Amino acid sequence: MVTKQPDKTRRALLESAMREMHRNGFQGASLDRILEGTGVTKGALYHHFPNKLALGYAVVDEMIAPMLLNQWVGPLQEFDNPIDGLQDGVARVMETMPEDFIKLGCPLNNLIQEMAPIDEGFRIRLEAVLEKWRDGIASRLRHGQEKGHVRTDLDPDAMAAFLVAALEGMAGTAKSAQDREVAMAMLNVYVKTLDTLRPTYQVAEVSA
Amino acid sequence: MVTKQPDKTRRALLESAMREMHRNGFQGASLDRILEGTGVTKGALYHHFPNKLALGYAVVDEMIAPMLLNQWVGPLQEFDNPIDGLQDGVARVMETMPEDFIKLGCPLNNLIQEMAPIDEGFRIRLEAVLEKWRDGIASRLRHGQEKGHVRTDLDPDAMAAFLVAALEGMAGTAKSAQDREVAMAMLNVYVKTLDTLRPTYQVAEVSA
DNA sequence: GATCATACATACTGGTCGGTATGCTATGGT
DNA sequence: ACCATAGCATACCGACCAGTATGTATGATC
Repeated sequence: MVTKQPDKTRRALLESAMREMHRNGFQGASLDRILEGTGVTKGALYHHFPNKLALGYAVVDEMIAPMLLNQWVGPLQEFDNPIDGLQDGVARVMETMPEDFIKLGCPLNNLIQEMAPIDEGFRIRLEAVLEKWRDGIASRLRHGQEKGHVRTDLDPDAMAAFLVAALEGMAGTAKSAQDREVAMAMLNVYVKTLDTLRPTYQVAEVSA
Repeated sequence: MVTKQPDKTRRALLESAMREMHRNGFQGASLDRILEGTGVTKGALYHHFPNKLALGYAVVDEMIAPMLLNQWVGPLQEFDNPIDGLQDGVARVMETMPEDFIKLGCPLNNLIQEMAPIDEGFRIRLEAVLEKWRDGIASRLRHGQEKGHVRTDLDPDAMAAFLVAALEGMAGTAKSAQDREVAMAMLNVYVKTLDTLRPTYQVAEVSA
């Protein structure tokens, strides 16, 4: 029987820390509570991480960042028309989003609100994730512009920033309502807003 | 000389608590630190509030709620065209927003992210503020629809929810960038998005 | 199979936290 | 003038927190 598996221990720590931080934030996260579920002890924790802050940083870099980018920017690359891609991403999330994500919100957003103003290390890491997200969208928007799928009178960078912000905002306010309905209604507006980015967009209304 | 001024003491507590909570969140807020700036002692604090939670609730009800609603839904009532009103609101904020608000974010949003999932009392109060905000916008959108200023093919409630969410999202992500430029770029997109709600909206683009 | 670094485990510490017990003091009502 | 009470001050408490000191077990290396 193998007793020492540092990689597994580290993983267990990261996953438990991720859950605890998602629920209580970084400051509210308790190391003892992080250890509770896992069979890991405090000695092991402080062997793998020099302190709580480093554990928090690792959660951002190794858990939150890949999770988010895989979910949102990865799939986007496969669409020739980024607007279709963005709308498809939203649709996919509406179906697959786990219940606690609508309740606890986006882990990235949570940490930004909590930590960005009070810890520069966190801020830099969180902003790096946001930037990759924005750049991933912006580059696809530019591609779409070249292909004639996206209006050329919009600034891809600013639009990408807005789209990401809107997503985070919806995740945040849905958290307050604790209600899937509200989230779905907002997402529908978001999808419709995306339609306005198409060069072919026309106002449906004709009435007075 | 008057020494006992309970109203002033209470006010001082609320204002200091507001600052501390804005900076460190509710859980991160320290009662000792709240008292530090003011000349108020812990005895006085616990005379006015039964516990920390009650103080936090009071900050939401008596500080954050009026501040936000005065800023965002109050001025909206004076516009016959709510789209003009919303755009004007954004413009006003872009000029007058204090530096620490762009750094610390929207107090409402911060508290929602932190407290909504873990304390029902907070959640209810925060959601109440959001709801007033959304309703304030939605009712004006409906008014605008009747007056022919707003497209009738949109759901005012869903749209209002989206608009509030987008604002909060922009405040949140700007906080990460710590950069006024990014915030301004996003707000410009927001303003342009609002234009698409007008019945007269047309895609500017004509090129191939 | 002795060595030695890695990977843990246990028990503890100082400090900060929210909260309380107790007492004083100014002030409005009579 | 007095007194009841609201308004406040001080000192303290137990709980929890991140972090540490110190030890032990494991597995690779030679």
